[in-house]
Amino acid sequence: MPRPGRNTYSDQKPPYSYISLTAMAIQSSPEKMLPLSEIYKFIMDRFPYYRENTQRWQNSLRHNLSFNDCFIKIPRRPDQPGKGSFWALHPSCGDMFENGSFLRRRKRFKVLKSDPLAPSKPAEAAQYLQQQGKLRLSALAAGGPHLPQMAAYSLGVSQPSGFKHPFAIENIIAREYKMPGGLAFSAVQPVPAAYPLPNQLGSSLGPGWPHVYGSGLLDTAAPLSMAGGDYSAYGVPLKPLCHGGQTLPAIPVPIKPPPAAVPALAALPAPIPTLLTNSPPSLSPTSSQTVTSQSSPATPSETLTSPASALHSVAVH
DNA sequence: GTATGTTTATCAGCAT
DNA sequence: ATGCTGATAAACATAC
Repeated sequence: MPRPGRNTYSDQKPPYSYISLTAMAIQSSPEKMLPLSEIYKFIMDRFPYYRENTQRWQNSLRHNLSFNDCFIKIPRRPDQPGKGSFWALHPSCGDMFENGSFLRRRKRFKVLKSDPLAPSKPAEAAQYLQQQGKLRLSALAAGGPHLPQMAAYSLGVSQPSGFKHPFAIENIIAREYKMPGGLAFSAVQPVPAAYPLPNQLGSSLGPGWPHVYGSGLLDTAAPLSMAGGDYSAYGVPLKPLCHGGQTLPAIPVPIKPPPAAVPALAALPAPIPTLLTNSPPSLSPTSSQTVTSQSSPATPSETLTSPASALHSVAVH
């Protein structure tokens, strides 16, 4: 009978695929994109297992980033020096884990080459991400302890069923989780298992989540209530997001850049007031994000027409 | 030189 | 049995 002590499991491999882990990291960032080094850092900070054999798993992770269409590369701007690009999630990669297991997707996300929009708009993708980042940072600056959640998901609140990005950490953790051994447990039902759910972690990050360490980002003052949609052990907002979301407002247009398309991005000015509007009108950041009014308001007229939901992507099997 | 990114190959496990 | 997905290894190219 394994004892759920921190040391007992701290080096145990988390029940998440590299795709899941990478998506968590990306989703946890205010701008929904991270450089490779930050993805590494995120994973190592939270999963002690990955503090060892770094060469091995980091190679795998890089492989996943390149190989899977659900990850898109966002070139750095000239004023963002550093190595490598930023990585983000494809807008339409929503339902890859709808089967409830984050070890194995039911379908592989694939972008159709025929997609007329996706590959040709790196600049828009970057603009969108930058704007999203600004919006979230504005929200963070304006709000209290719950703002991370608002910042991260305010785009979705206007969506009838609620924005559900299946890669949001809170979504990954909050939803019904299928244990690697086949044992399934529900997010609303605490189970004394090796991989407990956030609501049983409390603010202690104690014995309940052995393969995850708190990062200090977690606002422990916030109640860890699944129903309320608060915070997870990852230090990111917890909100019960359901799987299978098709419209993913916080995600940029995919860039599997045709070599010629990349340089255009480099010419982007740093602050960009333009927004990409994701398809449903209600998803417009200006309409759903109340905190956006105070800074750099984006006018609808400036909205680019590259709805993420219009992207022709498909989950192939 | 190192980090990053791409591609290919192989294998194991799971789903059908 | 077959196909798919994920993990891992490795070679190679490119950027910093």
